[in-house]
This record gives sequence, C-alpha cells and structure tokens, in this order.
Amino acid sequence: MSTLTAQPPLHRRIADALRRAIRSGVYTRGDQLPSERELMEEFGASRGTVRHALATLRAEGVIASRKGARGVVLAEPRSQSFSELLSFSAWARSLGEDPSGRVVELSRRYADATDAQHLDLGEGDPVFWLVRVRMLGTTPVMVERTTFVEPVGRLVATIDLEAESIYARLAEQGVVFAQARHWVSAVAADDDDAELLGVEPGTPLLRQVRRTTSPEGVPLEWADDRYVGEAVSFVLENSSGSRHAARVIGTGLDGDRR
Amino acid sequence: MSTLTAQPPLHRRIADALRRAIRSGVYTRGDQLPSERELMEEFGASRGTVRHALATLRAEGVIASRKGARGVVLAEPRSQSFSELLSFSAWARSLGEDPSGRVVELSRRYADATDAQHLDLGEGDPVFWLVRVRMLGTTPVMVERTTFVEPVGRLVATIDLEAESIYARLAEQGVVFAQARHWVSAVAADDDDAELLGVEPGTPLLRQVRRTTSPEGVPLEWADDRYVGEAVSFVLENSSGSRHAARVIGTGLDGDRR
DNA sequence: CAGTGGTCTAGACCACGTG
DNA sequence: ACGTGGTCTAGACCACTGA
Repeated sequence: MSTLTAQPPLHRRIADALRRAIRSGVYTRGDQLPSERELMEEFGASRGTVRHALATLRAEGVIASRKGARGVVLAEPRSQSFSELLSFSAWARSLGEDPSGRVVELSRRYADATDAQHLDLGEGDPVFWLVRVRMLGTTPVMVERTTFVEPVGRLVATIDLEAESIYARLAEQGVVFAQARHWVSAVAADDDDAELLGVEPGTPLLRQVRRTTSPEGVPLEWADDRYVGEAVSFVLENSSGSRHAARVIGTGLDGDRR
Repeated sequence: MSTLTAQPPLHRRIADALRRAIRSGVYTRGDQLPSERELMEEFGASRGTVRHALATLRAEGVIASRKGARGVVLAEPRSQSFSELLSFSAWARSLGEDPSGRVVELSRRYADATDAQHLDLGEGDPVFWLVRVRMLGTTPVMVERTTFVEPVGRLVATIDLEAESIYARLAEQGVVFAQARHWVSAVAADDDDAELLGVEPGTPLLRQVRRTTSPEGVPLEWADDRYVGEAVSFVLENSSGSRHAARVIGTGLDGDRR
C-alpha cells in the first residue's frame, strides 16, 4: 500500500509558482506579468488552466488585469490559508509564535435564539459551549467563546484542549470546516472580557463573530472572538468584480453576547 | 447617436439570475442547486460559462460545492458592490440612509514615510490631505483621513465635497478606483477622534486602513477611517480554496496615524 | 496595427457522492 | 452504476491597449 501523494491540480501549481516568483522578487509591485500565451508555453497548460490560476491570484489581490493590457503585480502574496484564518494555533505557528490556551469553561447547554439562528437549530436543542483564553507566549491575546453543534461538541469534549489544535483533531475525525462568514467590529471590553484578558474594562477589542460550515453547507460552530487592542488586524481584498466583503450597519447580530 | 447599453456578459447574467432566485426564495439555505448540465440547458450556455457564474457565487460565500455532489445554498446574497464598500455615500444610499459629510481639512502637503510606502512615492512628493466627518442623518458615524496622490488630489480640490460623492465625480473624470486592500482593527479614540465624533476619548473605534489602486495597479489614495463603536461592521467570506482575507499581527502599519 | 485579456463553445476524462 | 462537480484541452471571436 504505497501512499502516493496525489499531485495538486495544474492550475494550483501554476498559481503557486507565480506566487513564489513574486515573493522572490522575479516580479515586483507594478511589474507586468508574462502574457497568458507565454504562460501556456512555460507551464505546458491550456489557456483555460492558466486563466484559472490567474483568477485565483486576482481574487487574492495579488495581481490585477484588464482587457487589452498585460496583468500587473499589485502586492506581495500573503502567506495565509483558510486554516490559518480559522485556527489560532495554525496561524500562530505559521508566524513562528508559540500559541497556547486556557480553557475557562466547557459545558453542554441548550440553544438560545442566537444559537438557533446561526446553527440552523431550534431553540432548546443541545449544543456545546467552550470559552478559552488564547495566548502568544504568556500574553493573553484573545478570548474565544464558541458554540458547537451537538455532534461536533461531543467530539470536542474528548480532545485535550490545552495541548492540541481543535481543528486539526476534528479534521482527523472527519469533521471538515470548509466555509466561514465573519463579522468584524469593535467593542469595549466588558467585565468578563477584562478579567480574562487582563485589561481594563472599556478597553477597545476587535470583535470577530464567525459562523463556520462543513463542505455540505451544514453549520458546525459559531464563535465570538475578541482580540486585545492592536494585537491583531484583518486584511481583506476587494475589486470591482468581486463581492467578498461588505460593510454593514451594526453587527447584523444581537448586541449581546449570547 | 443611440447609446445602446451593452448587455452584460452571459456569465454575469447567469450569476445575477441565480442571486435573484436565492433572494426571492426559489432556493433557500441548505437547498441543492440544479446541476451544471441543467443550468447549461436553462441559460443556453456552455459548461465553462455556467461554471464561471458559479465560481462568482462561491467566492461571495453564497453557495458551496464539492466534487460528486450538487452545489448547496449557504446564505442570502448580500447586495453590496465594490463601490458600496468604497464610497460612504453610495453605501449609505443603498441602505436608504441620508449620508452627509463635513470637511474638516483639505490641504496640499508632502508625503511622509507612511504615505510614500502606501502610494509608491518618494518622501517629500506632493500629496493632498482630506479630513472629513461622515454622518448618517445628523449622527457622526466615521472620521475619514484620506491621502490622495497629487493628480487625483488636484481633481478632488475642485469638487464640492459637502454635496457630491468624490468617487462618483472622479469616475466621471476618468479616475477609476478598481482594487482595494483593507486592514481592519480596533483602536481607542484619541483626543482628535473624540472631538470630531462627539465621543469620549478612549471609546472603541473600528479602524479601517484602505489602499486603493487604479485598474492599472497605480495607487490613487490611502485612507484611515474610524467608525464609532458598534455603528458598523465588516462582513467577509472565506473558504478552503480562497485567500481573500487574512489575520495579521498588529496593523502591518505604523501605529501612528500619519 | 499587432498583441492582449475577456468571453464563449464543445468536447473529454476523472474522482467522488449517493442511491 | 450513475450522475455529479473538478480539471483540462483546443479552438474561436471580440474589444481594448499601446506603440
């Protein structure tokens, strides 16, 4: 039984090669890219495949292109993947930091209206509730309050939360987080936040409310994460043709935590 | 001279039709979409074109799809376009609100290191500096501090900033904003912010630093916008295959304002 | 004007999922 | 076993850019 690692699809290998070329300085901000016909030659791919790769880079804000003119480089690619935006551990490790966490509470409870709305459940359905303080080194950076749907929460309860990455362990169990919607806003630390993070009440926190679904579109968890002051920011791209991001009034959510 | 409005490309009409169908309840969250072959029939399009439309919806977080199974609906499409994320006026009007603005300062000055970095200029190159307080009705919601490259700033100086939308007017002059990168974080209101927004110093603000480029990839402006408390939040999507958004340590920028 | 990216078609094979 | 989406090819026409 040889475990032949399947090669990634060609369009991804092309995108990776171009990202590497930009990161290593072959092309820098403002430079023109080779034409699509030239890239077809270079990678032995059809035009459709080359355009698939370029569309990926365009969505990342790395390049821009217009009819009639060659594409240009806009910015260095950021080295972030989906799991690094989802998992605090994976993110921190990718930055060479030492992530850790302290579990404040893990319990089974029953869905309130907000839970029901986020998780497509009925009020009163069982869910799991996890509160953790996340640290880089020994500095508290974020408090995370996550509500899991019952089958996922049951698995979470079996994980050593102080030592392992939830998302890595759940992936091994076949629970895949595939898609997320995030609401980002600013809040003042309340008494609970303040105590957990070791800051004064009223301190500005960056609030990220996240709803994550499986590849099948089934909600798996929702979370209310609050980051200390300027410790963290989110970067996003958008362009004329895209709607990946939007500004909304209020949070679009209940003002209270749960 | 008849001004025949060119029809949008087929892939966009398909995406629009599907968005409408979802918004109007033909498909709701969790429903399966028709197969790609069925959509080809329905719209008289080739598979490549249908897939182009579906890729758009996937990037918006509206649908998800996996090999072997039909696509599913994840969420209602948000009705936001690029200009609504860029332009406070366009955004507010799309929500039925009454946007207004008060110009605090408009001046010509010389680029510092931060300006130079954002706008691909040298330190000391001339730029234009605009500070405005933006309101919904009569409530201050945001203070915006924008630095324009010289040729754009020169045009901005000719606009009636209290009455017109900068971006709409600039577009008429052939200055098109095509791509933007945003850094979102939380800060405490400083004395200047507090006075302009009518809040206490230390109040949490949502900070959005934005860098905007033309279709050619040339930087046109960068801005530091600060929103009052919970007035506004940003919504973003991401999925396994995409890198539209990322979390970073700090702001990736100088801590000071300019 | 030649070269470019944007759009679109018509096929094909594969791996995966669901019944 | 069959239908599905993911990947890939080979062509074509157009509108636009830029020398």
